[in-house]
Amino acid sequence: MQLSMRTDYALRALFTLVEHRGAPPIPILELARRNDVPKRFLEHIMLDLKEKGWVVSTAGKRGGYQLAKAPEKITMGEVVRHFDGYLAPIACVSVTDYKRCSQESTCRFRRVMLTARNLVANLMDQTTLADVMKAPPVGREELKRIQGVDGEGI
Amino acid sequence: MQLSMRTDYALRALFTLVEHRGAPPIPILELARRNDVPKRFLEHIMLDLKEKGWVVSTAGKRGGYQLAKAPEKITMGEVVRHFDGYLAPIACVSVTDYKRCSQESTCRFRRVMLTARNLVANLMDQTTLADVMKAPPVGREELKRIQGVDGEGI
DNA sequence: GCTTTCCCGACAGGATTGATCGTGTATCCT
DNA sequence: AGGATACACGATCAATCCTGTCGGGAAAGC
Repeated sequence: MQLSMRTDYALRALFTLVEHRGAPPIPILELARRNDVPKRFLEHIMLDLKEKGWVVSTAGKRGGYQLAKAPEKITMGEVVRHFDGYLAPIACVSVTDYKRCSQESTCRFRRVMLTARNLVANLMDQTTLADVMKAPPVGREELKRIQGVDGEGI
Repeated sequence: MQLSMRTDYALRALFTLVEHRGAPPIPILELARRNDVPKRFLEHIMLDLKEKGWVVSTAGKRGGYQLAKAPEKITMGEVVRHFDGYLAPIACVSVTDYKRCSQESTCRFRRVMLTARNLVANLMDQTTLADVMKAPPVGREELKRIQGVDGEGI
């Protein structure tokens, strides 16, 4: 059910670029340090983001990366799909990258998987990067609920 | 966002055992053939299911596997979690296997991920294997909607 | 005792994650 | 102008995990 590291890192970088929209380019080293992602690995990811047209780069001194598209025009669904292939838990219920499965006619749990897909796809496709920026961060109380009773502080 | 092959295969096997509840044991070869799963790989998975107490095995002729627990007492969430670790898209919003992330204080998209987690966790934790068996299979119409207009007929 | 089946450890290939090194290019400084 | 610097780009290599295979052993039944 997990997101790949690639997607996680891509999102981290994207959001710091969203935050600095209009400002001078941010170099990869800065993006890597600030978001705690391996620099060399991030290079590949940024290149990918660039090819996708979400980001522009300028070389040389004072160079770096900038957001190329309005945050309102990029959805979470697009980003995750680009890196992870699809939002569905399993390919046979994916809309954007459907792949036939030999068991479809008899498979019992396909229905649940489809339901799950629809839930997250509806969420992710309706949420733009701008929406995410506006939303409040996860608070202390929620965090404790996540960690359970035995969470060890912060 | 995807389920691992392990989980997929485990679910396939589990549901054919659910279907044959009360009947004599089903050998691994049969489970493998019927569900289109590599036999040798399935062996490891069945062993895992056995250790978890969801399944019992009998050796020798006429041996095989049987469901050990009522389908009403096993939830989809439990199974997926056992094989994939957690239902959340990312560990920092997992309830059952939370792992701290260095970016939590500044991370922007954590909120969406938490929302996604809650959606699928609520679904999966409330759905038992018995529930899944009762639900109708995914129909032709829905399938077409999944595949899109250019789906090549079943 | 022979067959059938589960059990268990080892291992091979591929994908993912990540590190290393070199090259090209734009800017800055003298 | 020309070198130094700072940065993006590209290919390649290493570690790890996931998927899947293999050979042999142990247990149960006939």
